[in-house]
Amino acid sequence: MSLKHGLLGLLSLSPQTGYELSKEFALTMKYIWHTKTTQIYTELNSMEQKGWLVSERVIQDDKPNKKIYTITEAGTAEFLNWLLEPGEDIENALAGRSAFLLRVLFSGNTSADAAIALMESFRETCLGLGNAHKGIRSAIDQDADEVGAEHTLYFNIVARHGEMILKTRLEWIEETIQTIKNHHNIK
Amino acid sequence: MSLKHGLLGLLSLSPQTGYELSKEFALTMKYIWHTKTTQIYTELNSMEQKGWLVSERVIQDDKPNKKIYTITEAGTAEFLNWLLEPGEDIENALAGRSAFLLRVLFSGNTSADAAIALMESFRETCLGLGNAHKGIRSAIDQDADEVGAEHTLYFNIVARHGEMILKTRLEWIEETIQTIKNHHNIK
DNA sequence: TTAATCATGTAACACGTTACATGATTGC
DNA sequence: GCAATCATGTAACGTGTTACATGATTAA
Repeated sequence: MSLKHGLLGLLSLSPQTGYELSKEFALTMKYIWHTKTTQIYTELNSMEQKGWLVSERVIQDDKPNKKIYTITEAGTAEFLNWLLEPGEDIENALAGRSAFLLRVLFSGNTSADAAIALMESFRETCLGLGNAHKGIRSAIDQDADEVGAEHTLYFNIVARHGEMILKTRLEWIEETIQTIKNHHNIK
Repeated sequence: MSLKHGLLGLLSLSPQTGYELSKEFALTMKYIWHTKTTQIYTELNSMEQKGWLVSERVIQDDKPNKKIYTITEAGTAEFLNWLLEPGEDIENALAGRSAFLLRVLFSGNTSADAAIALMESFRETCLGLGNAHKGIRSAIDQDADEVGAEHTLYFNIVARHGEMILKTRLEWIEETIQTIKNHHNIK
């Protein structure tokens, strides 16, 4: 899998808590992976048991106590090993698991109106992510000094991928709505 | 989940065996979902137990015996219910789970050469899928009479999505290779 | 006063992957 | 003779989701 490796990657940049990691997953990772907070905590636990991480509990007065995870040598080794291995996982990048596209695929069972409504709600979701983009880019900029030019380069490359895909999706949505309308002689 | 619903959708078009379904998943579904043959068999089994399908065993002399699954009324009801329900699953369409992008994200830990090689192998994978496109489109055409114009419309819409995304990815790959080269003053 | 943010976790269940198991027919 | 196609499955394990559980502080 790679959630573990995603977490190792983030922790190789700086020690963090599960809570911080879960927020990071909501940012940069928005393009790549989605996971629930609860899974992050259990993964961190199992990673610590594997010896990839060590944790330090920090008592706080004003806020709930927290647990800061730091990557170990074994963790770094595991991470680099994964990063450099040939990797058969490239194909999975092509087709995720999209319940949305599945709905579209079988929209022949519903009405044109329902299909158009489906497209429009997808458009809303896409536009929502579009707004998040600016935040992601500026977060990358802000962390630039800390993580260095090399990492920043690749963060921006991944962000660019997300932006390009999003733009294409929006074009496809408009085109598709027209296609459906034309097919049904609507408007 | 939706693998079950994907299978219901395909079976609503015509009764089929697990083997045929697994091949179909390798075609139209290439854009949407990837799964292993073995999972299809277990899912079909559990769907039959839920009463969504019935199976008929066909004895063959020249080939191994097979089991043809047919969707029931309960299965059709479940499928239409899923298709029409509001559906929170749209967001997942935005970020799948891409081990490939995760590698790119953390390529700051490797060399520029390694990152470029990663891009190039992704390009190969993309081009391979590009070749499959023609086959998918012609398969849709061939089935057009059987499934009807309405379904054919949406099959082509999904195919178009896959083609547009692929084209964008190829553009991103070329752009990215240049970006990496420029960053490192290569060539 | 109500929602958001901070902060962590467990238990049960659902879904997906890998390895294992079998075996005839057809085309190169 | 070898690979591909046809055809189905089980067992074990790994991953991901949902529901449950707690509780203080801070900003609108």
